[in-house]
Amino acid sequence: MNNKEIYINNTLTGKKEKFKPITENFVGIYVCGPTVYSEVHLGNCRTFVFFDTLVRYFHFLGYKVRYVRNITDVGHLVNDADEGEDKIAKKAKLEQLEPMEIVQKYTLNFHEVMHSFNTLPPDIEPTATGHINEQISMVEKILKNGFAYEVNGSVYFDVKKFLESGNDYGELSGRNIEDLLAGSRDLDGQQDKKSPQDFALWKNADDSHIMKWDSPWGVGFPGWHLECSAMSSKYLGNKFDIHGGGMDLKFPHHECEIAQAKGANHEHPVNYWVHSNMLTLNGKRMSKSTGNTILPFELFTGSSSHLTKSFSPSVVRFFMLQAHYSGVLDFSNEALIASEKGFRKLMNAFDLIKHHDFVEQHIDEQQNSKVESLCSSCFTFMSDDFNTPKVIASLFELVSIVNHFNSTSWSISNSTFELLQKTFCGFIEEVLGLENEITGNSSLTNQLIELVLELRKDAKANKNYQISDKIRDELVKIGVEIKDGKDTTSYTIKN
RNA sequence: GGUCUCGUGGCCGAGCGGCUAGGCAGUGGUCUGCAAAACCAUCUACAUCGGUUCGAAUCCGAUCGAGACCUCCA
Repeated sequence: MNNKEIYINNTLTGKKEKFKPITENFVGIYVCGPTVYSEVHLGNCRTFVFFDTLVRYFHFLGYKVRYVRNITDVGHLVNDADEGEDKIAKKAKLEQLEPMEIVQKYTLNFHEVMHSFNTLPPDIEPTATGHINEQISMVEKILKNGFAYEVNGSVYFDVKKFLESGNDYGELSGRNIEDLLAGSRDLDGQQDKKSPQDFALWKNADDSHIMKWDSPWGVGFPGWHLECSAMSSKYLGNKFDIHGGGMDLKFPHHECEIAQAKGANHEHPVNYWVHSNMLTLNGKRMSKSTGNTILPFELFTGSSSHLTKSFSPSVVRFFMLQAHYSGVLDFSNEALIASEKGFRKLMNAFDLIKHHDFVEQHIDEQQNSKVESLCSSCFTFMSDDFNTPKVIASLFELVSIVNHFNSTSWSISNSTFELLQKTFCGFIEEVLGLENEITGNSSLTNQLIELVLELRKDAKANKNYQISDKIRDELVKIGVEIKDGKDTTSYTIKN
């Protein structure tokens, strides 16, 4: 088996399947982005960090990737009974701002946070309001195919009709229509719908609405699920490789996307559905109402009551990747502290390997093949449904070996060292997207530290330990950690 | 109420029929003027009760417990 063949747990089929791109060497990915009505919370970040890692791995293997992640800036209702206020418009009234101001503010915030987590920007980041025409044409297509109906200026998807013509509604979330009917509640303002599980494609807007557009059915705005269907098909085609998002979007959002796409184009829009799991805080779900939540910036500044200190985005990213994306991950101060230490250890070895001047000496065959097989296992694990925790475990095993070499001798061949350097550094930087947290590390800073260490060395040589310890302790206080080797001294700058 | 998922050592977290996951913490050494870092060695596991199997954290059933979705959410 080739360990660069990717296997993906397809949540549509519930099976791990070998990934076969529609077009050889190309991969199209759509991930549901945020609704920009408030600051991104950490759970969102986990999803985007994971899909960033997925995209990075495809790049690493040489695929040409088109990664589309939308910005929802209209159409997302406060409740999903297709009745109620638009999230953006509600927040706009609350803050006395224009809807576009809200969108701008939180889009910028989102980008800033994503940047700090070292995620690569998507290749296309379309907005819902920028694709009203595409959404209207999609509604027209669905109407023409007979899977929607118009009532009082609104258009609804006709789930019953869809089922009657041999389609499945619930294939992704494993629900059947009886369950849905049994579980549905009586909500106000649903009298326009023929059936409770029908969902809005286009909503009529009354005078109180500030965000609205002309359409063949009068003035209104698009339904939430529609934008993803319209934009994914526009940029990736009616059928594309991978669709991702958080678990919680499986139903109803992704289910509706499938129905819409089939209703418009008569085919399932996606080959592989990938869903990342939730993030909990201290064992409980994050929720703004109970205060059980952390915002990214609170993490970076340490200002949350759930934390005893601040954590850098790299540490948080590393922490997230230490768990598999498909499981629930619990976030806690203690777990973060443990991760931070491990992260430092990993990154120290990264620096060591990256800058090591390797000279081939003797070769220990056993060590040599151990390094080779660990390098190979990084690909095997990453290809097996993006198993980042196992990849990290292999990297740590390499860390031990490398540190051992460093304190004894490097008993591997030239070519093995090159493989190690390429694989270890490649996985850390390019695949996992981890970066050393050293900030403001200008060459001037380094030169100054080296000068100070030079003075300390002199003091030590003169057995003036009072001076040498003072230098060391004061440097530690300002975040420079000293590591004395046999004949050299190295240092690490902590933030 | 309906539909699912999960219960792993002091903590986090992989594995999902036989082979040491890994990280953090702990313990004992080595190195060092002392530290730190690093190295070597080492201790704690698979919720409970049954069943299948030569063999089960891993499969099946029951019980208890936790969580998610069905309602805005990544």
